Amino acid sequence: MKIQELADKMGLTIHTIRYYEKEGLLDDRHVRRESNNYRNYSDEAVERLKLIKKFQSIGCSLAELKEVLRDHDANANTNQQIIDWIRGKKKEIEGKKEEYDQMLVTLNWMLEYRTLLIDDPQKAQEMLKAWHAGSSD
Amino acid sequence: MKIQELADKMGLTIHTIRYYEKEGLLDDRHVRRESNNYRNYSDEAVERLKLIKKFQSIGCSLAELKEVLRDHDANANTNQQIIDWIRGKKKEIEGKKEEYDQMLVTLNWMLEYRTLLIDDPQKAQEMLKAWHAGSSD
DNA sequence: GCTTGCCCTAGAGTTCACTTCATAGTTTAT
DNA sequence: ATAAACTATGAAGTGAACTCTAGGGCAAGC
Repeated sequence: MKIQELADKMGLTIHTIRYYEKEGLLDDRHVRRESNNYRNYSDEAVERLKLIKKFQSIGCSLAELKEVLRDHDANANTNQQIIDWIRGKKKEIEGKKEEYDQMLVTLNWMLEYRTLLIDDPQKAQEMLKAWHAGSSD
Repeated sequence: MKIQELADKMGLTIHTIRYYEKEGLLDDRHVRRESNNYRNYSDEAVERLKLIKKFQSIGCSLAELKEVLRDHDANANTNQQIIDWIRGKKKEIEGKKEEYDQMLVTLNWMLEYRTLLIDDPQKAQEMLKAWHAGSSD
């Protein structure tokens, strides 16, 4: 399979695929060269890219992916280690979600304030005061 | 107030403050030059930086902030427009949160699978089969 | 045999929000 | 008077994950 074909199949650009190769995410199980120096991809390449996408979809950076794939290739981890890794990832994602929750708290406050400013400017004023009193900022 | 003093007060570096100025987030209500060309910051600068931080904390990029501040300075928006903007921001953040939720769905699946693999490899196998059957991938 | 459309490489460019660097002028303390 | 500590500038560097460019080599159709 040539690079454009693989790119179309995977919904990636040829640049991205070559980039992944340069980053060491693909090896000669996935890509070899024809006599004309064109890259030729095996079916394993498709699986590899699916795997890469899957791990990206759970918030892995390429650097992390590199490690993950290395260990995956070497069958280096016990099931328990994998479980621990997943738990760590979950914590990470949950932390990021909490940041967004905090943003939403602020946005909701703003929204309430602005809505009140239309309906009941008096109360809005109080809200602002309460915030000045209660906020640590 | 000189730059280091302001930086300390706001928990920023002097580089960041100069960077904000270069980006047009501060104007001469906030900073002027002394005869020796040193920057001299007004109290308004403190308020300005607080505002910048607040908007950053709800997920605004500096580019967006630039617009927001421009409109803020010009008093260009009605309360209703501001409400709409906040609603838009909320949607944006909620969208990102959903992405993380999707990651967590995947991670939880992985975790369940790996846990089952220890306790009941038979069932784990079935789980995998069910996934292959039901997944669109 | 010429055009069109693939393929190759190395390297530069992109975005964001800083951060660091090199170089130099100013102020303060000893 | 001199060193330390501040200030200034413009430019380059950072990291992540691509994305694009320039300049060239192959391949398939007419």
